[in-house]
Amino acid sequence: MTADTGSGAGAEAGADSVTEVLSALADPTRRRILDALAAHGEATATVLAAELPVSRQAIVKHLGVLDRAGLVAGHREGREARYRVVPERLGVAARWMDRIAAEWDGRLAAIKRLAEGQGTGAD
Amino acid sequence: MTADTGSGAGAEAGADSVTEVLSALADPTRRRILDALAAHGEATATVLAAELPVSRQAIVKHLGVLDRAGLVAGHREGREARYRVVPERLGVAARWMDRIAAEWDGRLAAIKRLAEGQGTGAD
DNA sequence: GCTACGTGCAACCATTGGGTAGCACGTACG
DNA sequence: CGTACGTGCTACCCAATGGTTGCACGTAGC
Repeated sequence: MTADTGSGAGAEAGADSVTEVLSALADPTRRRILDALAAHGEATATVLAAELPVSRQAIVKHLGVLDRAGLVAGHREGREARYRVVPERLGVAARWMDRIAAEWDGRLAAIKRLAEGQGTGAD
Repeated sequence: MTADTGSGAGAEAGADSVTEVLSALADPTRRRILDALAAHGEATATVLAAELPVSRQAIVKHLGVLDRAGLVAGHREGREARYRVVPERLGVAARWMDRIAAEWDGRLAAIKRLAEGQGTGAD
């Protein structure tokens, strides 16, 4: 979150990137931050704090979480730290969820088949 | 979570269904429960507690959260309460995430266009 | 009818997490 | 060179949450 080391989730996936992304996204305030960030293209914590009902420090903390999840990236520009949104991670998470949903569907279908056509074997 | 009134999220979406689904999914234990549930097709809290490293009551609590999020549904069968996974919600959440990702992409592209082709107007 | 298994509920504990306030440091600007 | 703005860090508070144990109730089976 130092805004110059960049994203903690940029390369590795140490502590379950899925958990990081999902829990980062689970917080409404964090989603509002992401939304405001997407609207501005780039913004500082101070600017974001001005249009959200939380303090600057809270924004900084949230940006830290979002950065670790790889959903935002920050860089220093003079004396201010600008952050921007990173859409890729969200897409990855969306695809992951879709895959799991499909997997569940498959398993449920298989089980249903077994339960219904016990002796049939091939429906 | 009474398993006979059914899913709390079955009809309404009182407290932000997005938040409910995401925070429900954010917990690793909860994801393992969902996984085990999908593997069994149907299972009781006791069965799940047997193959996960948490107590039965913990499972029950998690099932409550998952039920409120609409990710599982339960029904009584004799003296046991069986739960099953509900894949639809996950798909909905996945599509929501994909939509947001696309939205971000659009906004970022527009902003980039403005920044690069200030005087050009058409790249 | 008694026993045993499974569930539901309530109390309780420890940890995490969102939020705030205060302070120290660096950087731009007069 | 001094001032002002913006950032970063630490300490602290309160609520929510994951987890546990214990107990009471209903239901199935002998």
